[in-house]
Amino acid sequence: MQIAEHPAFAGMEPDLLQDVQKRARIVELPAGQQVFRPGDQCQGLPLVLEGSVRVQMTGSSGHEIVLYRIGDADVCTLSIGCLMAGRGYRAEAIVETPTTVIVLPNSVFDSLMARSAPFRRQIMVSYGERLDSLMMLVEEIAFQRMDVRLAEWLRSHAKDSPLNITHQTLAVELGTAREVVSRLLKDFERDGWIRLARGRIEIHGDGTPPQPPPLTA
Amino acid sequence: MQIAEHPAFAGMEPDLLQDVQKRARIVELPAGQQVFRPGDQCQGLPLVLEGSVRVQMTGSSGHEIVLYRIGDADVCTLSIGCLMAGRGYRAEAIVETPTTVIVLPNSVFDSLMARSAPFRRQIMVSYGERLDSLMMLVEEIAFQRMDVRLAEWLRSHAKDSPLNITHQTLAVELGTAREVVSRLLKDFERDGWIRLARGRIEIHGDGTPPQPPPLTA
DNA sequence: ACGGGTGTGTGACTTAGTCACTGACTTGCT
DNA sequence: AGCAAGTCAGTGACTAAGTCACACACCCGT
Repeated sequence: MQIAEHPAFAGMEPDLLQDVQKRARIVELPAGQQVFRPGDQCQGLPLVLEGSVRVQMTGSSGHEIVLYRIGDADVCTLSIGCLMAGRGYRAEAIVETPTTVIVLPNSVFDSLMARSAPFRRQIMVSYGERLDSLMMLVEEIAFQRMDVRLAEWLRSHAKDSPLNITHQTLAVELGTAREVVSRLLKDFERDGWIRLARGRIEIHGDGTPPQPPPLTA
Repeated sequence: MQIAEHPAFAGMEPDLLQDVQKRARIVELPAGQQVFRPGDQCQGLPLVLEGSVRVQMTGSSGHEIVLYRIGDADVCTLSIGCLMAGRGYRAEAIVETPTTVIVLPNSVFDSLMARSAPFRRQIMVSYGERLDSLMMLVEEIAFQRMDVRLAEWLRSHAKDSPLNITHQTLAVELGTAREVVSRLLKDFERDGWIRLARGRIEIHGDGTPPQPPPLTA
């Protein structure tokens, strides 16, 4: 994806876009790299062109949970707050697939916010979506049963079926304990819609499966 | 609080401020009033001058949880997302104490974002703080024990000691079930640092209480 | 005084999280 | 090949939290 194709710049005035292309820094991030850690200061606003970055946080207890992902065409809204308030990040970000980002220096970001209505709008929309997704996450964690959440996670990843993932990783994904994941997966396997091996999960989820989720409502 | 004293307008250019004063609508909200409900469309950006509004959401299961509060000098960041993306709210807002808000029409908001750097900055800071608080909430719900959370809530409200609050309300506050709250409160009372009556809780929390919270770490 | 509405207390049971430990698979080294 | 260390998964026993069902106390109006 080219800079100009990032939705944050959609409909942007050509002279501003030129300015961006001159002053933005492009950064390539290899998979596995930690982009920022709790306490880090923010250097600029990253916009993802391609790739995927996982944002997670570690509780005081040492437990971790995945909060959300920043994917193709996304904006790292978290950075805006840090940039503006001048405080450090509270979460950490880890590159999952090789990622290309544009980093807008603070000054460029501010000038775009001042001069481009479409840019402004896009930034606010991204922010709203992030807020929304966190609210949904709160609701899910607070009220949804673990078996249902796990089953949904698996189903939403059924397309890359022989999943290479450990129970521990899955536990962080859902914010629970490894043992809980192991037990539920075992149940699912007994129900016959998944198959387990060390570090691998095969999903044979025939559409909406009638077996796994115990009456939700 | 006067319009000009709201921190969102701190350092704002006088002519812009005049514009705001001309075009902003001031609304008085009585306690108990529902400001918006899930699905409602957003009319403009509300800035709270004085008062307190509770934002909560109802899960698919019918359970409720308080997400955060908008208090004196706050901005309803949730509305920005709705305003920009044109979708409805996902949460609901209820006035807790009589509240005065300024409502900025979309056009005024946008013009301020374009023309005032301090305003822009304040809005982004508010947004960042809101994201932050939701992330903390996620962590708390996912990993903190209920007794600790309840004890902390009580301690943080110890100043208005004979609290008039029901267990049910407290349960929504923490996103749990009423029975859980009742049982924990009973334990606390047995430990001797609170005293219960119908719809009322007296707190005698002598500083950091040595009795109630069972080893956290 | 009575009766309905609203809060609260409790037991029994299910689900989730914690702790401690076993064993299996993987990799690399000798 | 054989072994050792590291990683991953399974499990039992126990505690914490959430659910369900129901009893009962308190409050207020008639």
